[in-house]
Amino acid sequence: MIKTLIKKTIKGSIKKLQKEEKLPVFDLPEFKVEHPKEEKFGDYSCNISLILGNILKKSPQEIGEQIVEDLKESKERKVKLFRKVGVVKPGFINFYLSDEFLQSEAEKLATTQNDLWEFNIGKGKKAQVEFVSANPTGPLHLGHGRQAAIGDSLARVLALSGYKVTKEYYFNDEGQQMRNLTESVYARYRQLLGDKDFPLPERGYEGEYIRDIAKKIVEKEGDKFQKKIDKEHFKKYAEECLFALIKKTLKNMGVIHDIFYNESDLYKEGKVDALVKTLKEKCLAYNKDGALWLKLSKMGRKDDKVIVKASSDPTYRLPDIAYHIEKIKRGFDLIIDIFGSDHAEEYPDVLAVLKALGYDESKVKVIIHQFVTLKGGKKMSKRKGTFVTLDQIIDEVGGDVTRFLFLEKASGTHIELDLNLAKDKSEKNPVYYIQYAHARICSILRKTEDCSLDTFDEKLLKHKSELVLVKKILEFPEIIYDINKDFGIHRLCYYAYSLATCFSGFYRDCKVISGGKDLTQARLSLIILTKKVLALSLKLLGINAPEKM
RNA sequence: GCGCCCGUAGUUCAAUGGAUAGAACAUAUGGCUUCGGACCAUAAAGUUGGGGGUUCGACUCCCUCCGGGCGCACCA
Repeated sequence: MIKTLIKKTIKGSIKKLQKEEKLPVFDLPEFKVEHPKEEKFGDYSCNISLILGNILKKSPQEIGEQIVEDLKESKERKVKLFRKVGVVKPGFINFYLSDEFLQSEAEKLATTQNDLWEFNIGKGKKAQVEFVSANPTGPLHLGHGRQAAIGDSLARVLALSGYKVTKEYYFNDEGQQMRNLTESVYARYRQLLGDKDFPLPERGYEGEYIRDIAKKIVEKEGDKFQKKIDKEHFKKYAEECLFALIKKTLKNMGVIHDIFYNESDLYKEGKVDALVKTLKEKCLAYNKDGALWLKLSKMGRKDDKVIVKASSDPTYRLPDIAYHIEKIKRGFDLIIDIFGSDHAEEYPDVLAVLKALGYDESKVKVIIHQFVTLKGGKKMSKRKGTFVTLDQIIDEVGGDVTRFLFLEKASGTHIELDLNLAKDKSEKNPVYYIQYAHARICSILRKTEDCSLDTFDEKLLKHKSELVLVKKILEFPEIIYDINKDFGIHRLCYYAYSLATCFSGFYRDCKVISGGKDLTQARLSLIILTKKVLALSLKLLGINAPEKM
């Protein structure tokens, strides 16, 4: 990667300058190489001399010039990576890539028979991404959609980065919520059979989908259960229906999980009991008022919390901890949890316990996304059935737009969705702009099917718009590295859009089919390369790359 | 009341402590005899919620106030 190369070169220069006693000896501080906002400042810029200026109490400008002077001798300079390197105003060192370098990189990428880039960030390690994880008590809502999009795309990026990735869905089909669901379905069932006043349980599920499930039971099995409820049967039926619904919704967004992990397995396999035993042995839990308390205050957290109630039922923290221990034991080196902000308070407890038990909690990365709310809408409640389902929005704007809608925003933003606006504006969604660029390339390619493209003269790619496009293509690996660092998948949306913009500029300025045969060949190679990078970006985002629109 | 998150153009959002805060949509104007006009070009639009502080440099870090979201159960 060019960034890393520049960093290395600068470090080398400084060491050399120190050896020659042109600079005093010091520990090299962190510094940055980034893309300047303005074109005139070059393709990359480095702030090292500003930082050193402060440390050495010397003019940054002067230090910068010293480094640049030395860089002139370096081998990167000699192989003509840069057209120009200079120091500007406050003391930034600016690097301008040479045309020769861009051309040769384009040639390398365009003629490779393999994948465009091979990332070895994950080094074959195991990664797990847990997301959605909704209990089967109703259809998925908008918040789940946000998780589904982020989790799935993150998993795709990690897989490209060289991890072996497992996409996991954790759920619980035991407990109060499910009993409530079962009884709600039964109530609707009885009502459908004529008992108009058969009451919904207190705090029962009021959503219309409950009636649909009951209707199915009536159609299939008639009044078989009118006298007496078969709880197990109703529960199982409701669960199956709802999971079918959930999986279908996820599939409409291009999301498929590898593993559905049921919380009850943790109990069946004795993992929860074992955890309780360990916690007691290590004096991390104690009895009080008939309940078992977790001594979080001794683990750097504020308040102790109950993990086993006086009724001897566990609270959700307990299996959650057991589950995360299992994740580590299953050999995952990178564990990503995607949770809504309602979990923001809880997960540090889980991490604290992992640490106290001697597990490497740094393997667990938690991404908290803020809630999706509706503009002018009522509060969304699953129990009351007053929420916008993910299906509704997918129906309105389609899977591609839905995914982009959730992916283009950093997970920390609060999304206030205006459903009408989203619908009205969906035709103008940026996702179509990216897809259009792809389709347009395909269209050009359809007209030139007989071209052979094993080789081409890369020196012919010298128009500014061609070189800008090449530069943008070379940025792709940087985006992947950045996402691996901070899991900000939205970067990829912005990248794909700007790549499409660079292609539009090229399309405007450079005719592909015209002029000489050699130029056509070179430009065809460039647009095929562009198409591959667009398609790859879209694939990672889980969005279709259509050949025609 | 306490804790976490958020507040950036009319709107939706970007901006690993860096240079004149950027895009899209909406608005205004112009561009098809030409590889796809779902496109392109130009313009207007900002006291980055307010006020302090740290720094060579703050949308970014710290303090405080205002506004919004989410938590604060022997619910999950």
